[in-house]
Amino acid sequence: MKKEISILLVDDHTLVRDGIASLLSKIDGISIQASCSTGEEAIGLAHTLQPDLILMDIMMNGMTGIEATRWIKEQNPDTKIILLSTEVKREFVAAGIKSGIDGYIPKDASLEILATAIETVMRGERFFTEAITKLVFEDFYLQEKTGKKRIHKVNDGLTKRESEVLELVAEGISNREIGDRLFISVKTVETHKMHILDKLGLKNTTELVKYAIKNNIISI
Amino acid sequence: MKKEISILLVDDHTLVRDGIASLLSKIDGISIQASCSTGEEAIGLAHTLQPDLILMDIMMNGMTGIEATRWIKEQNPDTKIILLSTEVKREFVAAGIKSGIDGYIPKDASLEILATAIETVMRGERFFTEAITKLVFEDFYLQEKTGKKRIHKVNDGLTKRESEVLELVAEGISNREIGDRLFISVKTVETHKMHILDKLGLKNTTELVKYAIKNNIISI
DNA sequence: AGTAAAATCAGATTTTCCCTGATGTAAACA
DNA sequence: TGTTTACATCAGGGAAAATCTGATTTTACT
Repeated sequence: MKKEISILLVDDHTLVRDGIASLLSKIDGISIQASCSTGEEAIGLAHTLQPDLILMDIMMNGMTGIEATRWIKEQNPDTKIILLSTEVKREFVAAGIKSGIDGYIPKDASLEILATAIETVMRGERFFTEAITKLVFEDFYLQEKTGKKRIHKVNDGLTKRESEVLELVAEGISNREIGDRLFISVKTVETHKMHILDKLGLKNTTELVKYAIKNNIISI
Repeated sequence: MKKEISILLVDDHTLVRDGIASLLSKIDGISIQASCSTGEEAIGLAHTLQPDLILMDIMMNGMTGIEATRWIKEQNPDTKIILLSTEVKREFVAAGIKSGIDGYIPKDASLEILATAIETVMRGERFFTEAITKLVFEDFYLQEKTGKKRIHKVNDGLTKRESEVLELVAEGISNREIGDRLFISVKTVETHKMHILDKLGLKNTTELVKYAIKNNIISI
């Protein structure tokens, strides 16, 4: 018989908190060590009780679950933290991942899912529900989609040479250095630059840099 | 007894292809309908045989698994496709997700994982191994990390005046104009600018613009 | 062969870069 | 209270870059 998993439950809605506690009691190998209703309390209890895992609501009065996570993870990196949320919002998930959570599940998840989540997280892995994974992957997808535009670059009416110069200028390389790299004189570089500004309707190098970033010609 | 899952196996290495087929034959409820060695063949077979699922290598001579996926998914959106790869590369995963794959697993995965993947995908869900999920989440995390800085702007050690100048410079306004706006001389503007470059460790205005964008001092 | 676009370079003026140095002023400190 | 420190202000001056105008050569296309 292996050691039970001690859990700290954090939610500012008593009914919800007790309800979840009741559900969890049905699962073998788990014991609710304590529960509280604020992030501040959670930080204190996490420190004194050293629970294996913390189940925490994300939206609470005062300190949010995310802020609390950051504090707790800083002091007790080994304590697993799963955030509970009424809704799957991009910002929450993102902030959660950033603050170091081990799992994130919506409150409408089944007990089975919760059990799986606890099990997974205690194994040292992360657990996210389908919906969240989908959200992150979709975001990844979109990021790629927009990011990939740097491959088949938009036709901005620039010639090949001008594009080369544009890129180097935007990188922050001096005209002389660009000339050296392209084996042309500074004057030629300057002329290309002028043409670029003309064609793109920009008025100086600063705007050119911004254009280059906006159009993914360079990365920041 | 439910219907068997028909699988098309695509890999240009015969040994690998036959090996995987042999492995899969051990799993109940699965039948290798056909196998081929190129993406082009795969497209044809997908069309004529209408397999439930396609297991395809990502790196093949000629058409890649990713390109083939795009074609197949266009004609047969219901056909599930799992890509097999020798390595987990960001570009591959990204391109794969973009082209509509249902799963992506490395070739060093166990038979259990492959079985789980097939099962998951046939349920209509996507399957990615831990390593891939981690990669995507980390990417997501990083994206957030750099993006979130816009909320609580970093203290860059600049004085109030320097911050004002930084903003105007990054907007693309000339030193003289900045001087006029702030009722100070061009020389003073230049001095502020120098101090900014020093403090931020930048070497010219171009880098300053990039810094300003990165730190959301200006928008593009 | 002829034309248009592209790539090259130069002259000249303004602007910026970058260094040194300097002054007034207000806050912090001993 | 005197001193230090940080901030904001300004200037000189040489080097580099920006900006504008113009011009020549090269390439591409019909």
